[in-house]
Amino acid sequence: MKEKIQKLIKEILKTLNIEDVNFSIEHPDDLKNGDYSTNVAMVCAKQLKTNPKELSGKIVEELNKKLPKEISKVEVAGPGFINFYLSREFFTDSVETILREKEKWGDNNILNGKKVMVEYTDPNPFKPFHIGHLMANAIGESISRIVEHSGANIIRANYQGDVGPHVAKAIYIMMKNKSGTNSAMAENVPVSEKAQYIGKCYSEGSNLYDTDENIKKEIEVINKKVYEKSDEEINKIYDWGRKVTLDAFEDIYKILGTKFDYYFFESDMAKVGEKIVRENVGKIFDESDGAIVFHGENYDKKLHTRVFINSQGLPTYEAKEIGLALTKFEKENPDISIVTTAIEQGEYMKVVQKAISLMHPELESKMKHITHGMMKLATGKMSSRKGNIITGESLLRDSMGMVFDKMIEREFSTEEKKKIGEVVGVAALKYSILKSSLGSDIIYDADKSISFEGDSGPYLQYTAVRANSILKKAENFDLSNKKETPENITELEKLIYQFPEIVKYSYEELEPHHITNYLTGLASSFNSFYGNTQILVEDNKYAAYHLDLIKAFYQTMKNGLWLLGMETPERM
RNA sequence: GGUCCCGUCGUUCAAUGGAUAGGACGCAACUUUGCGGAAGUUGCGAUGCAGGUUCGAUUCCUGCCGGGAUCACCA
Repeated sequence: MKEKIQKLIKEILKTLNIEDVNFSIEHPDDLKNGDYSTNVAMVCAKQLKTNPKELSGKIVEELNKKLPKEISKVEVAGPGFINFYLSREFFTDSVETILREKEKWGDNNILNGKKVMVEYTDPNPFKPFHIGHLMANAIGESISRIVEHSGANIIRANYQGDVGPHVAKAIYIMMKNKSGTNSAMAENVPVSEKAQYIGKCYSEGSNLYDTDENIKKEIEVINKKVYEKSDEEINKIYDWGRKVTLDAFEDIYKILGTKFDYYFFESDMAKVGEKIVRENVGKIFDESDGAIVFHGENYDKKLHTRVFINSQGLPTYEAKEIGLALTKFEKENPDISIVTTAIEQGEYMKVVQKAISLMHPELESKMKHITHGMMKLATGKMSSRKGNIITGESLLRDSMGMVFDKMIEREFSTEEKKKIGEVVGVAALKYSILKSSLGSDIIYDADKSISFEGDSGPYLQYTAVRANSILKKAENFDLSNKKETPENITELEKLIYQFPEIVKYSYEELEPHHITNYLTGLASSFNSFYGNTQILVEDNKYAAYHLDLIKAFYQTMKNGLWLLGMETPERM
């Protein structure tokens, strides 16, 4: 529709002898100002040295001569905007379109034929799944789904640090505490408990590493042995711990709705990265104080120097990152490669990407980095008890548990309540992460996030459930003499057709929160319509259309929630 | 200190250079024989400060104040 209006205006500009202007067509913030609006007259007025209102009057006059059926009215408003009001026919057609397209409603094809790899989550074996991983997962999964529904072939990737000091710290305690380790290794212990034990060992080892010089040395010896795979006992514990923590992560991914296609490990990337860096010494990398570095500031004032291979000859994270990036292109050659990390990695990632671009200029425009901020907990209720760190996993399980507890008056089976707790608890948490723009810190208030009111995932789900409920009830309702089309156009109709544009915009900006905000507004307009309209009553001659509209709303909400990585429960 | 990001109702988040700065929580008042009231309706309430560019600035530019990230062998 936007394209159609654009074309119309361009034709008219031609007849008025105006050429080549950059005007915009947008949805006015206030729906009272029409469905589309253009600033063309204000932009042109300057060059033509005329009054914008006068010019827009002329354009409207021309528009009225050949108004398409989708537009019912065009008028001049404010400082010279031209506002377009869409017709009843347009809205009725768009409801039909939604019902026809079903789960494809909202899709676009701007990435048709493209391959996109998204890397996200990136937890480390032997360490707990912390809150940052949860945020990265929520964001990465949503981006992946948006990309997928823009027509791309999506590849989900996860990069995990399976070697390094953190591993040795955990293993040190696991070896000291033989009995604890042995009982954790028993067959009948659930994976999550096993992983919890390892996480605790890591945390203890980490404390000792920082406070005790002798233990620090012992841990460094273990670290070396892990790299070399030279110690039978360590190998055994390592293999077990790696598998257990990875299995535990897998359980979390399942709850979160993620299925990865690729797992990359630091242990593999180290060799690849080191080789590439060494091959480019003297060209891109320089030796300095015994280390191999990249002088970013030589290419761009905003960059700085970073060490890629340290003075002991070991590759740093930077070198591994190069190995990772190039491995991705070698294996899958994606058209776009997106990496999601915490914002702390922002500056260093720019340096690494510059180094890669110098070696492979063609990759520069294909690499994108998106970031998330820190999650801060709002209330004292959730704050950590002494020595008990809140992990991403505990936050997730708490959220699910709180929703489950809220289901207490419902007559659902315990099994169903559990399922609802999972679906709604996940949505509550994800919504908090995806409601604001990426990169900034977020404040997480558990009570508010599951409150089912206003700005929350459960509110969106609850609204969908209400819609679903009336659709079920309507199955036995006689619609035979209720098939008239109303003249009035509701706010719901004015928002619902915009969904595909929102999805597209979210991809272009790589910002899922546009979808979150849109759905919240959509839910609100649905509730408003639903609260003010009697549908299943004898004297509603529009009931058939109203039900179609509700069906269209339900479909839109369901598709939208999916793009955010949330499911729509049947009831709750 | 250099570089980058951010300062919006009491709180928490929005606003591709556009119209009266929008939502949610909270607060005050109201709506149910109507299908899920976990809802709806109404009201109160904000762009850190000072300049500049523009027909038009929360948005762009400059300075200041305040907060965060980062700046060589961690990841």
